[in-house]
Amino acid sequence: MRIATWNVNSIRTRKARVVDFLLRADIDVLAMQEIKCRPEQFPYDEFDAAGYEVIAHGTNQWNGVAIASRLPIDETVEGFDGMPGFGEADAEGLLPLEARALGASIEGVQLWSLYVPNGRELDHPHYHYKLEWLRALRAATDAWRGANPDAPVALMGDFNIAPLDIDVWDREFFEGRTHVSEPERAAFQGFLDDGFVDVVRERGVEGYTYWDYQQLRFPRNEGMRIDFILGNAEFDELVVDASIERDERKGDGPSDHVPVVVELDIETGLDDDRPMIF
DNA sequence: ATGACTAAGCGTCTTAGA
Repeated sequence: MRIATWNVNSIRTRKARVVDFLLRADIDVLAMQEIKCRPEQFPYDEFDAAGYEVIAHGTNQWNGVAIASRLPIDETVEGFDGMPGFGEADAEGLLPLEARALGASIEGVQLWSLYVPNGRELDHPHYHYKLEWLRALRAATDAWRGANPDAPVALMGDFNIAPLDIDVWDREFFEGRTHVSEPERAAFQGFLDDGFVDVVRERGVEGYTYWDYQQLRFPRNEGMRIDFILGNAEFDELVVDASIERDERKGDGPSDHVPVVVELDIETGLDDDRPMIF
């Protein structure tokens, strides 16, 4: 069972490249971020023709997450308990909830497609939203794992955090900017403290997952490692291979992010009576 | 080539990305 995460930066613009990759890389499940569309705008036909079912969660032209799978999707969840909102408060003082989290149980594995808020600037309200969003996600994962202690869980997506100095091309360039600040790194570390493992880095995979479109960042290999697959111990022990698909940044019309892939040692399609895990 | 940003929306600029 091969699964991947990819910030596609508009699925309507990228549909041909994404479906081509799924088939070429033999991917069973893809968690997408930044689909930049509402569910009714998603290009389902292209995925269906390739044999993939899609669940999409989007509210407007920003954000948006989806999961494509050629294995049966048993349950799905939009957002998570305690997830904060952002923007203009409504009459009751509630902030709009953005489309940044989508969960699915597939072959008994709990998979999440996550698009962590960017943060924008260290003194911007979006930065505090980012930290609060991560705090709430961590609390929610504790609750799921408490309820399902044996289920493999993977948090997959664009975390918008570079945990280590080697995860950015120039640490000086990022001084005073988001993605490398101590609170953001502490928030990321919190998941590791809870027992999640960066299952890709753990297997010796190096390199960036994102290169800005501007200033020849990709040809100069001036990138960032901000897309991750964090698995609990039950997930980690299933992983037999991992990769960052750097070549997907090449050619015409690439996303600014590339796919991150893991292969799991799971015999698919054998168990028709898996327990519900949400 | 991996080459000097890209995407969406009521849109010919603005917002967002990171």
